[in-house]
Amino acid sequence: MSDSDLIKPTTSELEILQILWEEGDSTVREVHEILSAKKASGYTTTLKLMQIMHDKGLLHRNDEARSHVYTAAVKKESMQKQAVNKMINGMFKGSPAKLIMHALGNHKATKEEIAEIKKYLNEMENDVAAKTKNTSKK
Amino acid sequence: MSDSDLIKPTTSELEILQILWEEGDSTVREVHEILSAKKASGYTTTLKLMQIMHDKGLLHRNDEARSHVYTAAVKKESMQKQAVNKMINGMFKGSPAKLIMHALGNHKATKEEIAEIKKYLNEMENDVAAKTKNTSKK
DNA sequence: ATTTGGCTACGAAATTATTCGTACTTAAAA
DNA sequence: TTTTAAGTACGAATAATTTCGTAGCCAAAT
Repeated sequence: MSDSDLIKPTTSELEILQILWEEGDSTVREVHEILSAKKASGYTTTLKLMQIMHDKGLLHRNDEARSHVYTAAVKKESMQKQAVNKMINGMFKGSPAKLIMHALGNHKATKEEIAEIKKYLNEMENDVAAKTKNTSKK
Repeated sequence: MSDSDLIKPTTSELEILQILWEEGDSTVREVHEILSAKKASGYTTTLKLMQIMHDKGLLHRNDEARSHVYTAAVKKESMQKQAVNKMINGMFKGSPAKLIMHALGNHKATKEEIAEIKKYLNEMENDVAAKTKNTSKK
């Protein structure tokens, strides 16, 4: 559980994962289309990257059809978790609150989002309170 | 204001910046001591890295004394901002709320922190409400 | 005065990540 | 049937990052 043994996608790999998470299973062509809208790059570059990712176990693929269909083999949530943890442990030295302030400061949340967060905070507060008063697991 | 023109420290560079932010101005030796507690590496590696960072303008240095004293030339806050933005735009596709949920889910905040966040949320709510009702800038 | 140890500078090797050209295959269009 | 277009595979060039050895300098210890 150290951290170093988790799969670490490179920057380019992450871009591809994001597309797959967003679009669902896709061919290289489809991924490349989206990718090249943002930045110029050759088709075989994307192809090679996805092949490497497949070798690494970052992607699954179905090669029954002529153009193979790729799928993200890692869950978006676990990558998000990894990324958030890294930031909290690194830049924000263990303080989730600081990170949250920054997140809120930069991108204003909508009223609905604020409400949602508050609700979550209340639940947590109860949790913490309960843990403080007694140690029963349930 | 694009993003691509901001200074982007590499992973190793960020580790060094973090040490300098935490410890304040330091010599290469001091930084290396802390760094090598976590991972093995040669002294000249750290030295070279810090020299490169100085060239790039990431660090300032005072070379009056025999062992030079380095200072982070970029503000921790602006790097944090950059990092948080990148995550919100990348992994969390524009939703600060999602990021916050993850942050809270992974690292439990203390009662005090929760209170602090709530306070902040209330302020924001007022802001948003105000903006909705009228458009006055001040 | 000499040696020793800690320091900087810097070239260059090693490693990692990214990019692309070329060969080959095959389905579909002509 | 021949040509063309779209695919894959994969070696290898390039770029970016990280690592380290070696040379030289100087202050302090011997």
